Amino acid sequence: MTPFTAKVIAVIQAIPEGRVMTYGGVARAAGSPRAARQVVRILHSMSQKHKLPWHRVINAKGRVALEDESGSVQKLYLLGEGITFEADGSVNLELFQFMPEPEQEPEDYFLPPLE
DNA sequence: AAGGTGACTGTCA
DNA sequence: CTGACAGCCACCT
Repeated sequence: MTPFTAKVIAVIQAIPEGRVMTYGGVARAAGSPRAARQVVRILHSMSQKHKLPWHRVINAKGRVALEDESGSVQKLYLLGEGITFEADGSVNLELFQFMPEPEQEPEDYFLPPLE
């Protein structure tokens, strides 16, 4: 496991319940702004073993991945955490995106007030 | 070592 | 608004 991978995993595990992050957002928080696709790869291969809240990671358009398949379990998870979806099936990133400052370490992330 | 790949993203029409 | 395109980066073969 590379440092980058470890960082990404730490970031994802730090996403609080009821909030989401974009792939690019995770990449930025991990210190590699353009590595969104690598984040994808990590989720794809590590989500099982590391108990990652992968369902809290969505794309920049606010849509969940694989939403066409099997009714998208991901949406159900998110709904269960209080996240709401727009009429077009996307989540309001302005409202639910969790975007820590780049300087912060995952342990220092805090839960922004949700209003 | 070179080339392929992906649960992505920003830009432009 | 939607869709096509071309970068993108770290990892895998």
